[in-house]
Amino acid sequence: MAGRRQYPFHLIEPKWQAHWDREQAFRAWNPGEKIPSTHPFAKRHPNIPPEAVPKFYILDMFPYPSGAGLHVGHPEGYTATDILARYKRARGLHVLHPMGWDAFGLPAEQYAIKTGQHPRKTTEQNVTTFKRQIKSLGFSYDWTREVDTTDPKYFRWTQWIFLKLYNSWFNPESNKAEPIDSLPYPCELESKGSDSAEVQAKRRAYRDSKRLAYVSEAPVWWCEQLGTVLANEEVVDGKSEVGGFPVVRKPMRQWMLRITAYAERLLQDLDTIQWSDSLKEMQRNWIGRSEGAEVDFAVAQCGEFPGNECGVRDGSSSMAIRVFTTRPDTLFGATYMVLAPEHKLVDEITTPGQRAAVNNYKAEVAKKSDLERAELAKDKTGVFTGAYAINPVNAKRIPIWIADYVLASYGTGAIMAVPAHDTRDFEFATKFNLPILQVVAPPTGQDWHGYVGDGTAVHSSSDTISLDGLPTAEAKRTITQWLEANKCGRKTINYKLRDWLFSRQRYWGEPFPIVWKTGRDGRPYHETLPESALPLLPPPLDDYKPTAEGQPPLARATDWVNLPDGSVRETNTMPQWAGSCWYYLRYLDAGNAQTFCSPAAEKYWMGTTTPGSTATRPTPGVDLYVGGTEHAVLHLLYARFWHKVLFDLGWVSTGEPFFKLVNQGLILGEDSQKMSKSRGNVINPDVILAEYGADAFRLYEMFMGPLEMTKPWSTTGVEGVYRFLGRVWRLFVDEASETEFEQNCTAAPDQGTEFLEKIRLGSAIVQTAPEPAQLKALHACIKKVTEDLDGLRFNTAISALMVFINEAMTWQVRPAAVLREFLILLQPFAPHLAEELWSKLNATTGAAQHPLTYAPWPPFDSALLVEDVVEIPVQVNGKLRDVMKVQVNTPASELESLAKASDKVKPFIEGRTIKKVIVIPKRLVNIVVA
RNA sequence: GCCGGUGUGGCGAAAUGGCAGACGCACAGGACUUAAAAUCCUGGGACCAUAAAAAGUCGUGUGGGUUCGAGUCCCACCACCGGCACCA
Repeated sequence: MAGRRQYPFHLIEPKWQAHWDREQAFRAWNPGEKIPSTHPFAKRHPNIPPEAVPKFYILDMFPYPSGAGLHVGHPEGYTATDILARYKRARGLHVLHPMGWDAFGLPAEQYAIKTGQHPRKTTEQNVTTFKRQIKSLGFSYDWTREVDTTDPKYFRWTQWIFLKLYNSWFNPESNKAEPIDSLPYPCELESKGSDSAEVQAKRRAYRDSKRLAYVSEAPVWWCEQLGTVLANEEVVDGKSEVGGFPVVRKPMRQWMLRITAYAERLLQDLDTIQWSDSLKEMQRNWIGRSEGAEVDFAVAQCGEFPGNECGVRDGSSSMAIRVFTTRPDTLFGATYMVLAPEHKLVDEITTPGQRAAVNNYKAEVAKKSDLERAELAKDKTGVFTGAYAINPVNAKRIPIWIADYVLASYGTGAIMAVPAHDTRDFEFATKFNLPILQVVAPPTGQDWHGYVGDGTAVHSSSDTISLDGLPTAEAKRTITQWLEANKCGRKTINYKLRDWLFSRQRYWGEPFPIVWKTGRDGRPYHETLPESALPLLPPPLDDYKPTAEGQPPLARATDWVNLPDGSVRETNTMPQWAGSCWYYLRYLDAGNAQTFCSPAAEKYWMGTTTPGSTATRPTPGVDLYVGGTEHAVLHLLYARFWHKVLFDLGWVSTGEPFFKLVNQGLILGEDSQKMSKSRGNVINPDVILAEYGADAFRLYEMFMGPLEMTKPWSTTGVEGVYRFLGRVWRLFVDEASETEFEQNCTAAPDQGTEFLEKIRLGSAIVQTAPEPAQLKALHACIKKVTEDLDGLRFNTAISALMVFINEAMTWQVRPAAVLREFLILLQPFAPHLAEELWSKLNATTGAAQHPLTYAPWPPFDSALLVEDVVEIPVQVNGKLRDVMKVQVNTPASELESLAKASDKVKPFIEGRTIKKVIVIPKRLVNIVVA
């Protein structure tokens, strides 16, 4: 517990927060906007249009405003970006630093189901709390650009972007999205005069099958407790990411987004952006690209039907089974084949004798949840179908099995098993006594059983092809060419990435701008609402639960659902990720009612060039994005996907949204455990703020350690930086005022201004030329803070500020010019205290040219930092024996003789042969003796 | 199992291949005070030694290597954290 207040932060902080609000100090200006001459930006950049000033777009991951309020993890990233935003402003850049609310989401809806309170109400309350908390930290956001994903003025454009996706297809030839109208029909559907209803329906179906937003009937993850389906990315270990409820596979009609079309670009473009290796790796793994070949195996139904061999080769018959393999070079080693139990050919190929066993097995597998299936993975199970396949390379018959270690959802749902060179196949073959045939020789002569690495092909010859002797890479190429030439296979690239399941059975989300109609063939089809009908608002409801029939809650609003012309509205809503996919674009032009973002604003803030401007643009897109790792494969992948679609369609000017991205590390509790209510180790930011103030809180979160590291909270650590701020205060303020302060430190905030005015600067602060040592201390600090901020090393920057203050406290005379520059350095970190002292310094020693928030960052003079006298360590055989104080430019020869003459060195070299002497001027001397 | 990250005092940490431990916390001693709080000053890796010191030895997860010199570079391993995981 802190004792007496170190300084009246409780008066200073509200005062300056109100001041910044009043003057809209951190407002950023769009191209063409007229800046009032009174605005601090205009004072720093007089008579220059805003778009001529180089921009810096620094973005936080906007929070979901939960009922629990801000936790200490939020301000960690926000403080880092705020420090940089303030620093970049001081460096003369035009900074865009916005904040908003990712406010659609399940908690508000669940609360609504429980209490009947409309989620809008809950959301508004939570936003109010979050905004108050965030504002109390003194962040320099441009609040005129605040966005809220649940605001119809916002989600109107989320729906609009959905229409763009709906009305586009991915052209593999141009490798980009194009308007659906540009999609050519296959010849049989080409217009030939009067088109029948049937042809029209076929055309519609054809287009619908190519859209980036499409309807699918596939099995999806259904969560009973949440009453909704979930995307792959939202399912972790067979449970919902939110709440940890069980999920099951269930075939349902759902909206999907064709993110798989962008798999290659999402992967490739990672090379163009500056993200951490681990994050890029997570995205790479999620996309899961693997290169290999598809091979068609003909099915030979023998045994129980002898002679009935159907030697299908080209895959055109249903009786060929296509497998995917990354190791086509091991084709000769395929001794059996495995289908996923769900594979659609299983029933067709199963022989009567095996049917009972196969059906049993399938039923067993269906009972298992995916979690169980993964947990039991160690123990391989499966049954023989009775059928055989023909290996196309050597016409050998191999048995076809089904086993749940083969997944229906990956590749073709079928594999050729090469037990000699695949761990899983090896286990399976061992268990079921299937033949194991070596086809790769390990390079080092190790055991080939289960050897999965590269080597040399062996035992891989037939009448038409031989791979023997070829190294793995070459064998892959050769066999793939052979497969292609013989029309029984081809080179393929496979991805783990699945299309994005985009609909939810929820109330609190964006409704789809889609209606369903019935075609003349009696089948339902979908159409979009016109853009003019946006925003499409959700209907008011009293009951937010799904209907008894399992329909989404929106289906309860029958007036809303049923339209006069007989069509019905789509009742699913979009997932929470929709709003966060593009919020960084809305910030650019948040109030625009005509378009989601004006091209001029987009080009200025995101583009690489601006016509007619000399502004330099070091980076395209968002210059720096800071947030947690938890969104590695969710938000960050989805947003990149949407951005690429908008890029292809010409709405944005960069292929990637976030040029540089930094993940802040997790803050643990004081017990080094994850903060959680159950552990009782949660730190409430409001409590820390009341006790130590915002500046101390900000400073501590940055001083804890490197931004990206996981680190434990320490309240005594907060006291440390708080004491530092107290020393800064006392460096400036005179002792008489200190006494007065002690007597008044309980003053209420509304008396704050009056009280603060009574406090005077100390008499040691004078307008005088600084001593060389004082200048040196200042410039060392400027250098360190500047370099550390450029490298995002906030902790060491703060320690440099502490070093300066520790020294400055000893000065009897404190030159105003030195202190003024120090305040500019302090401002990004502790803006409130810096402002208060800056205003006092200006009142006493003459007004500064710029308000502190836009005061130019001081340059440092390296010449001032050169030492005249340096300490040179002297080592003997690398061990430190003495330290000599010498003139900095003492020549090497003299350093050597000085070192040898040292009393402390002599005992270690006397009587020994000096083999070598390493002398590095200004650095060290190392004497090597025998 | 695979991928990524991290291992340095009692704790958070710092160190372009060149004096390991800056800065801060906690701790101890002192000054101020009737006293406390606050503040200021001093000390501090371990071992050995001593009345006290100096000197010395060891020391950045472990074991090797490169180098005049390694926390830093290379090889092999161990532990912890995060992610992925029957992905053919």
